[in-house]
Amino acid sequence: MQIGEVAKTLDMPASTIRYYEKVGLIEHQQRVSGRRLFDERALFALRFVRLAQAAGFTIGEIKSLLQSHAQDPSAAGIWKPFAETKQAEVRQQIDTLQQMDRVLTELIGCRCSSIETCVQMATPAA
Amino acid sequence: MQIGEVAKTLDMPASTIRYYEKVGLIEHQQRVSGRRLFDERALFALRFVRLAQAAGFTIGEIKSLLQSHAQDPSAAGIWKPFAETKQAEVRQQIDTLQQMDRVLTELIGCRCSSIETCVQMATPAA
DNA sequence: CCTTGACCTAAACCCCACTTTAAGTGGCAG
DNA sequence: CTGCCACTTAAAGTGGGGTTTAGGTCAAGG
Repeated sequence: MQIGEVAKTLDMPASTIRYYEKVGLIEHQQRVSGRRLFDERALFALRFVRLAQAAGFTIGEIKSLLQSHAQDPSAAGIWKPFAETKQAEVRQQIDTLQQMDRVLTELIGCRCSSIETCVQMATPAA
Repeated sequence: MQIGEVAKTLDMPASTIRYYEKVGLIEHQQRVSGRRLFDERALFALRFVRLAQAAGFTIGEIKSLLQSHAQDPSAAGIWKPFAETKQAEVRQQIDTLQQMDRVLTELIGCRCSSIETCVQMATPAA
């Protein structure tokens, strides 16, 4: 399979796949007359990256995840320490956004006669 | 008040205040022997920017907000159309993060014997 | 007179995850 | 032989919100 077909199969731009190879998220693929050829293993790797991204991991974190996996391929719980940390971060972000949501609700319902008053009422700090 | 005191009062780096002036979030302040002098009005403007940021507005959006306000300073409901749009965005982001949270919960509880199985089970799409 | 400290400017740099661009190559169809 | 298409590369660009740096100015204090 060359890159165009992989891109279509996974619905992912070819440029992104090349980028992942360049930054080491997937292995350096074999070339045949200068073009990358991908096998099932490579498709798995790309799906893995997608899953990890859907879970909120950054490129750097995914690389760490892959290194752990390389060191101990048997571990089913490989995810756990990473995922628990990430989950705490994600929940923190949710809290922040919910705070924004409350501020927005206040602003939507604002009956202040001037925007100055309103800023004084709704000012979050300092 | 010069910039250092404003920075201390609002707990905001002086570089940020200069940046806000440069990009037009606050007015060009008067200079006295080359230095900016800030009055209450300017402090209000900075607090306004902070409130809008806490609500999730970008710099560009805050500029639009300020333009609307300049055109119709009496409008108390100036926030409304902006805030409603932004609230929809914020809620969309919350959904995305909650989806991540679910994926992470799945990964934390993962008992797959290989990471390959797990990717196949948890793959979000394609 | 000279230093010190707070300030000034323009411009470059940061992070992140890509995307875009420019210039080139390989193989196949007509 | 000529197009053309799908691919290749390195490098620059994007967006967001600043931060940092280099080099300069000004007023007051010792």
